[in-house]
Amino acid sequence: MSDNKNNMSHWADQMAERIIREKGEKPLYTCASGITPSGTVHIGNFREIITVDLVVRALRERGKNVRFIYSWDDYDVFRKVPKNMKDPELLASYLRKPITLVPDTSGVAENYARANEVRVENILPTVGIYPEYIYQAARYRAGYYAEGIKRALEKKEEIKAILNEWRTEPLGDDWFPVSVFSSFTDKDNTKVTDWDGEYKITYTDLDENKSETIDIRSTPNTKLPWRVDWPMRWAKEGVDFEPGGKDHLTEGGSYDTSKKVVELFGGTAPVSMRYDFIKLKGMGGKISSSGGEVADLYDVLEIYTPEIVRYMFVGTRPNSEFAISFDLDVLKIYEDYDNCERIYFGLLDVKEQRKEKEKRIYELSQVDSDHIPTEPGYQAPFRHLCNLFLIHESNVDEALESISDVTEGQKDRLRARLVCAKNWLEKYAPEEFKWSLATTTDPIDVKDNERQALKDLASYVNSYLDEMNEKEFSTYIYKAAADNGIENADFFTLTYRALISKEKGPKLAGFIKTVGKEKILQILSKY
RNA sequence: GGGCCGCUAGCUCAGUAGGUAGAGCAACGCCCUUUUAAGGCGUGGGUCAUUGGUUCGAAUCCAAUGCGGCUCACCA
Repeated sequence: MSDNKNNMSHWADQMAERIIREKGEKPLYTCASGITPSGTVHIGNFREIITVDLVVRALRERGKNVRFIYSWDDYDVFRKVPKNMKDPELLASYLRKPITLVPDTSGVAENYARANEVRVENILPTVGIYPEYIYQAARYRAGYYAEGIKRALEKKEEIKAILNEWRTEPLGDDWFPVSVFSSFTDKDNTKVTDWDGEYKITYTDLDENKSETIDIRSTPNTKLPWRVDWPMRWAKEGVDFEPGGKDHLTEGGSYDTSKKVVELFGGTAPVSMRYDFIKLKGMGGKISSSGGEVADLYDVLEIYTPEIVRYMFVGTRPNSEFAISFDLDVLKIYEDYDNCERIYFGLLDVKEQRKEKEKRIYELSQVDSDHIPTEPGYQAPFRHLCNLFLIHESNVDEALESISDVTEGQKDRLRARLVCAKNWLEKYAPEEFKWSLATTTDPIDVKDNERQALKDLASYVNSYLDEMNEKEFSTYIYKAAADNGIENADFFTLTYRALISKEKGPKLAGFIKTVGKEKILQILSKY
């Protein structure tokens, strides 16, 4: 790995330096991220995770000891049933309960929240991200935050004053900085009515109209509301860095109030940075809970290899919005990545400043930061891989075998790309990208001169294909057309119809060569 | 109403620790007699939204303005 101590070309490095500058030299730096797993954790949520991962890497490369915590805010309340969930009526009966008490109607995990968590925890190692997970429901229920809750109650007036700075409707005199899940119903439709100055609070269940006094240590149904919970945890964990979406990082947003509230808990606010949303392009109408398109990391990893997924985030400033494309842009993204790789390995000469930047992007894009590749990948254009895959009748292994000049070090990466090409073709590619060899279909109807032209072509394939390059062989394609009085354009169309039952196809000479003599002749011999 | 982001070539954007404006595509020209989102070589094209300020020097920093967008003032 190169020495990045002074490399400031990338935003993650700049952020790492800022954290060290603002927080001072510390034996341990804590970087945090987190979300409420109340639905699919989508690719926009992933942006926060990888943003932290990149800063963590930059800090570690500076020799720092870093803890990366990811908070599952699964003691939050189940507020609405996402549209695409199984058994919505059953789920609806659990509204207002904590999401860990909601059943998982998909049947994969012990509860609703856990199902969403597991999905993320299983996939993050694929892109080289290994946070330490913290489960808030378990912590709250174990009384882990009892002192924090007590502290919040003690500082009730100060907290109220801070929150009221931005509220249109000030919090009333009867407000307490805690919310309670009822012991009777598990729901949060409750109102706290009294606090004894120590650990006991009294609340009323508004559904059942029953009251009860509980000890927050032994009956931990109590949780802090978000704007108090967040700063309490900053203080508890000593968080030095945590990014946020633009909803949090706006004036009067939760970061603003939390950085004041955290002081009441004896802590200081972490360094933060704002990330923007991710748009999707070309997915073709996958419906999310909110009615728009949604994709999660699994969807993206189907068509982009892990390093390219990282590359898209690494190469974009977090505070600008960008789109992840599932359409033809995929080809360009692969090309861009290959360009970056060529620059890294010195195969493409660019200005020094750009070179430094691209090299850093390449490093941070790699899944394993300790093992940056020592040779570039096999840089076949994505489109070519699509064609190889189709030539070999949708068999990835055969397609891989057909490429002879691949080194051992390139093989795994190339296979991963072929699988992505396969997935892209099957799910997102436009029709003109898809075809199959007409080896088993009946011959098309042709006129006599067309038949003769195809016979000529077969003969040229038989005699010359193996020993010629694309360009040399292409002259025989034109010869076959010209000798039989067919316009070039018409002959190309004819040949595509004969070979792949379509009007157009991949560049013909190269295509014939890639398919190989045997299969081409198998088809052309029908004429 | 507050805050934030964007405004750079026809299009999509890069360039923001200040130092002579970039890429890809499109366009135009030439070439490979020759299908495709072809290939090669070359050319043109921008008062960096506007105005002012700081500076020897501003796309870059500051202040206003305009247009577009997001977000907070519920909950999390």
